[in-house]
Amino acid sequence: MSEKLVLIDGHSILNRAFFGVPDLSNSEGIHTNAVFGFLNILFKILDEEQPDYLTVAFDVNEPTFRHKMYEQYKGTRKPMAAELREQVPLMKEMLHAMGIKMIEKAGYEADDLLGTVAARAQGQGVLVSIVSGDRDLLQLATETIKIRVPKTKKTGTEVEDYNAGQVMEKYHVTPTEFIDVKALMGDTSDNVPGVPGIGEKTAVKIISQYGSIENAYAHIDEMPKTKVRESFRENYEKAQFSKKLVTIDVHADIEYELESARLGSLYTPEAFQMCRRLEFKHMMARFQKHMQGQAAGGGQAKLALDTGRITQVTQLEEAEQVFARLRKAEQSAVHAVEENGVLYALAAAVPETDGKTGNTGCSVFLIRQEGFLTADYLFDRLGQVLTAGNRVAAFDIKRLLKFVTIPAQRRLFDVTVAAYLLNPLKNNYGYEEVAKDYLGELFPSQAELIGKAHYRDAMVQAPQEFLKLACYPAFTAYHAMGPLARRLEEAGMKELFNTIEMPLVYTLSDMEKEGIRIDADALKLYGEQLQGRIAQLEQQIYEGAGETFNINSPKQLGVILFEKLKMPYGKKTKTGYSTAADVLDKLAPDYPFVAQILEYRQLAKLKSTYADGLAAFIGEDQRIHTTFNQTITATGRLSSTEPNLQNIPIRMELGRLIRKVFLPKEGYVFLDADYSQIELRVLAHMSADENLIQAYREAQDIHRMTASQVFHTPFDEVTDLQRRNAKAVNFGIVYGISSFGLSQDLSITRKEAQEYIEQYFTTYPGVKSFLDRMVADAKETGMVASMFGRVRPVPELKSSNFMQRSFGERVAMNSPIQGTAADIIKIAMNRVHERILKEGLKSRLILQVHDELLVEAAKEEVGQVEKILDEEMHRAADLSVALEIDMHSGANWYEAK
DNA sequence: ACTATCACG
DNA sequence: ACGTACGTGATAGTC
Repeated sequence: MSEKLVLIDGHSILNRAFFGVPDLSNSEGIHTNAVFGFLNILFKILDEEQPDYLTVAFDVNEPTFRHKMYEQYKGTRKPMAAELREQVPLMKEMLHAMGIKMIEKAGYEADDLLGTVAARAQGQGVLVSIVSGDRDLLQLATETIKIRVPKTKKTGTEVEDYNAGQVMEKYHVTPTEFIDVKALMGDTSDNVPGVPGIGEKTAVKIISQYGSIENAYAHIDEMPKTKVRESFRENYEKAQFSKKLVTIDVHADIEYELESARLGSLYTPEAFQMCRRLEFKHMMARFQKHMQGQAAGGGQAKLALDTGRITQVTQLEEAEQVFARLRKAEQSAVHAVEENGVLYALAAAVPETDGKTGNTGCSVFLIRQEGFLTADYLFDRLGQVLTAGNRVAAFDIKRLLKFVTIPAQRRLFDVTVAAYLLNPLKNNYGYEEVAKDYLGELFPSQAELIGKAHYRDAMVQAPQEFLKLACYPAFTAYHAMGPLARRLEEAGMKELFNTIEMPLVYTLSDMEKEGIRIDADALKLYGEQLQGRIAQLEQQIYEGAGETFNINSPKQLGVILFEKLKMPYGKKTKTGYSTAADVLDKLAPDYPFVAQILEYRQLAKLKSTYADGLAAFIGEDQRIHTTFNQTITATGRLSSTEPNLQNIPIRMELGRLIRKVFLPKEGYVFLDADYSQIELRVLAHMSADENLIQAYREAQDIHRMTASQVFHTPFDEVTDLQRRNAKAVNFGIVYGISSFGLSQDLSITRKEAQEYIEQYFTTYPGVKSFLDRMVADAKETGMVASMFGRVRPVPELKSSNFMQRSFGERVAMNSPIQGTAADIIKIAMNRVHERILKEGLKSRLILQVHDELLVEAAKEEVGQVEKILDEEMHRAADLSVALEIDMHSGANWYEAK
């Protein structure tokens, strides 16, 4: 069988990858998506082709001969996006590291090099595949030279293949004739002028008949008398010129030894390091697989968890010894393999006691839940470990605490929370991420170990993988604790971690365990009432439309509204007409049909998300136990899931009624306290704007005061409209103002919005300089920070894309404010929770909704709890503007707001 | 798995 | 000129 050579058009594939792969960057903010996409395509091609030789060709930066010709003719090429340009050297470095042959030569384009090498290889009887996104290369296709064009589709990369035959099939011309087709039709993206008026169809027709531009011109009088013919006649020179541009030089003057392109192992230690630098996790795992068994393991870290050092415990006595060691150890780490409340195994890492001194290693134990080692037993012992008062590290400690009844001693170290504080932008803080970021270790992820299998099955079917899965987290937590603590200290977040976030783990754990009582019958009734009205509306809507359709489908609804009923459409989305509420709102006054749709939407939302959605979460205890996530948001806020209790309706009365099914238990009431405009007050404090601070000191109604100052109107004469506008501006400031956003919100022109903003900044110049400073700092340091030191990186500021950069600026303005408000309420939560416990009360903090705390308060304790809420929420931060809270009590959540 | 929509702060 | 408010999560439909 003949040997095979794969040739790759470097810039073309890199370019494809850049546009085909969503924006990726590593933690240093270097963009990596094009390199990533290129490697994916490369690996796919290599898997398919199994070639003997591989070469990648690049254009040289300096203009080539062909482009010089053109640039004299007209203009220059568009410059490459900065995000792509910075990836070119990375790509070359990576290919070099992988030992892949690269060619480039001044004066030649990659096409010419590819063509030349392909022709020579063909001459030596080698099969050639040329991979390029550029169809110009089709002219090179023969029976033994195949052109491969990768397409990035949603489903992955697909490759179109062209030998000479396929070119004939698709374009009805030979590859050589394809040059002439291309020259006639031109190519704007490639700066080939072509002949005006001739597109693909006409070009193919002419060339398939006459074979070449020259021959067609010779027979031009035979052609039908059309505008096209005259255009061809007039532009014949341009066509010939285009042909020169399009023709690939297969006799380039380059030195190329096929043997130098022979494919070795790509999985070199250097390439592996490159992957690590670029944070290509998946590819690193791939490398690891291939590098195993290779000499000495190069950079194999001293830390790596060697499965030989894991001791599996099956006997009760052994387990007791392990737990004893854990209780004694000054530092240790644990991990529970748990799913849906079922415990499968416990892993523990304790300092190594045997052998040499100065050893910082650990022994790892795996205790499966089996026999005498029951879940109850294991959780009991785990509880003892967590409450012994030693430094115990673990991932997601709140999850462990779910099973522990003993009050935890507060020296635990939550690795997940620490890693989140150090970089809140990640969407995963699993052991593989932490090990990579803080230990420089590459551990296979859960998916790589057991795929989508459940623990129960994996435990028996893949015991080795299961073992690793259980032990990596304990091992990683043990070793990462030190580096994480150091980094937190360096970043100035030690106190944030120790006095706010770690205590919050316990506070949230208690809140989740407490849950909130739901009147299931009332909820059911509410759902049924909604359903009644929904059915009515459904009928009316079908009548109005003259047919039945799925009202929940924006696509179908769009067709009914804007095609069948011919209503004027406002916005379009990527996929079709927008049917969003703000669009429909504008139509509703004129079309009762649209009003019905809006009402239907509202009711359907309430029914599915709230009536039915919440009902599914009511537990045996008649209570809903949400999960508060502490490591999700970019700003430091919490989030709530399964179910989300932070978005229970309140703005509309009908939705608000659902709060009547949230009840305190017998003998208790709800106490609800919320901060009044906490973000705006934080802004006043952080900006130290004298006027804004003064405004807060003088007035109850800050929006009216703002209106008075901004619009130069006496406080008492401020109109409702002025107040509403001022309020919108206040919001806008907090969000990182833009005139467009404000104009949308207020339905005014951008110019008017701009004037409001300028007026605002004139009134509060300190706010302006504060916001400017936040953006400037962020540009300099790459991040912003809250008052309590919580950081948020803002990589978007480095983008060359205007929209992205503007987003980064708004983020830089908003995050310190939102983050500080989040810090403050977290402090308040901890203190309220602690004081309730310390004062021996039965009342409990049960919910947080960003600026609001909900307490289930024993009736006889109401006065005391009110005092606690009032004092602790006020004291949480000492701002130059007083923090104010509104507090209400009630027999349900509706009444308590 | 992604998009559109809409609930909250 | 570019096309937007900041931060979330759940549901239903569609690919």
